[in-house]
Amino acid sequence: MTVGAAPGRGQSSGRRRSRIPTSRSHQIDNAALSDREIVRVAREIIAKVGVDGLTMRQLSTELGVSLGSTYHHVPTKRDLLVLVARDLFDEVTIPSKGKWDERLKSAMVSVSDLVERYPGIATFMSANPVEIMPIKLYRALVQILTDAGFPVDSVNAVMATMFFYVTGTSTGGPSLASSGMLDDVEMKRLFEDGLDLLLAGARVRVEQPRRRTRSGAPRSRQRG
Amino acid sequence: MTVGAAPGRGQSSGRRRSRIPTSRSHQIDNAALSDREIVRVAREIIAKVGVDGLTMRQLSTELGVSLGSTYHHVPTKRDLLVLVARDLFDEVTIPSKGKWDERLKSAMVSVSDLVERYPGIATFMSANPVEIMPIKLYRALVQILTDAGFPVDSVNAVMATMFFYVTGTSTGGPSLASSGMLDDVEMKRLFEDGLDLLLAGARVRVEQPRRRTRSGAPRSRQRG
DNA sequence: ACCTGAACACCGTTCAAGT
DNA sequence: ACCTGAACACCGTTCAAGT
Repeated sequence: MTVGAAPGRGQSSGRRRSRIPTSRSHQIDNAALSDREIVRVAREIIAKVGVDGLTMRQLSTELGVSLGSTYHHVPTKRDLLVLVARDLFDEVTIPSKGKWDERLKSAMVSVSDLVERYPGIATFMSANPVEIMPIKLYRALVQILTDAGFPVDSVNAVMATMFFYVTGTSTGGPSLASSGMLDDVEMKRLFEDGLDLLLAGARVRVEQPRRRTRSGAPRSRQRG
Repeated sequence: MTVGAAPGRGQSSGRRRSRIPTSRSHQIDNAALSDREIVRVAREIIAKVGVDGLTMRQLSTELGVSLGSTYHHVPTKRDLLVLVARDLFDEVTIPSKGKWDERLKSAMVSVSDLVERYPGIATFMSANPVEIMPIKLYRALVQILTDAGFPVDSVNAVMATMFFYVTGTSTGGPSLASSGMLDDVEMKRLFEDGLDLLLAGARVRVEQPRRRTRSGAPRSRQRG
């Protein structure tokens, strides 16, 4: 198996020698098999057949290496998915200006649009929120909320609520769609509607940070 | 009536079971292997080792039958999980009196408490919202909202948002917990806090049903 | 009708052995 | 250091054959 060079995607060339220490700069460069390349191909496969359809064997074949070789770079499939998820999140766009709620909504729509192109990744994300959230994105979102005047506790609540809502929607979307009860347009509307609902709830906290809502539970007092 | 109203599925979906009831007597009786029993044992296993740990083989062993025999009663593992999920939802308790938001919150806490005892089931639920939601529970929740004066559209939005938030939280909970950043108590608080946030957003819609929030997006106008 | 035993077609993961 | 070939230990699912 010396050939490799996946079908379809030209890009032949015998990149392989390239052991040449061009300098002591980056060692990624032309490495036989970079994490970057692995993630790129994995994304392609997931886009086509979903996370469950992604096989370490199929990935290896498409990379032009053996199964064992792939495992030399990525310890487990889970680790691979973490890399993929982070890579995806890096593409989330956040408007640099505008009202906080509009920026937030836009960011969430961006996440949703991105994630729905990779079946099964939303499920993985919602099961691994800590591992997959890139610090950069996380900080950016927190910044928006703190700038808007949210108290720390509320920041976490808003972040968690949005995250789980978005991943949940993306996870359950296919089910709703295939059930025939909702088409794509209605799905999109339901998604944004829920987002608005959520943001409305958040808005209450900045506009009246210390006012109790008339029926709001004062605390968690299950068993005092 | 888009979201809810479970698909017209009277029984067109052809359950292979239910071959005309044997008159007035229960057909469970001494049946070698009832669905009820299968679900019961499956739940036990899931409680111990999670959905992924549940194996059709293990289930068969614990039922005292062969693998093929189990498959004679349950077509696929997925179908089994649907039965399990529905069985779980049947135990959700909804307060019969109280303010709508308190009843709703209580119901969601009930779902959360129930679901977190069965690792992996929340993930399955959020991926199969339509299939697993028992009509009875669905109707009860809708009733609470309509009684509270919610317009139809908002009912769907509130339902979807809550469902995905709850399943998402339950799905991601273990990750947050094992990361060491949140203990059980803090998790519970975060969960309820998010729920309050969500309900606050819902409250806006009944209290001021036709007033536009000051920065609310008027429509979905992405393109076209 | 229900059940069994055995197989099929996969998986993720590991590892001695090569270069 | 990187890669290969082959295996291991599972899975879900199917099915001819029994009773």
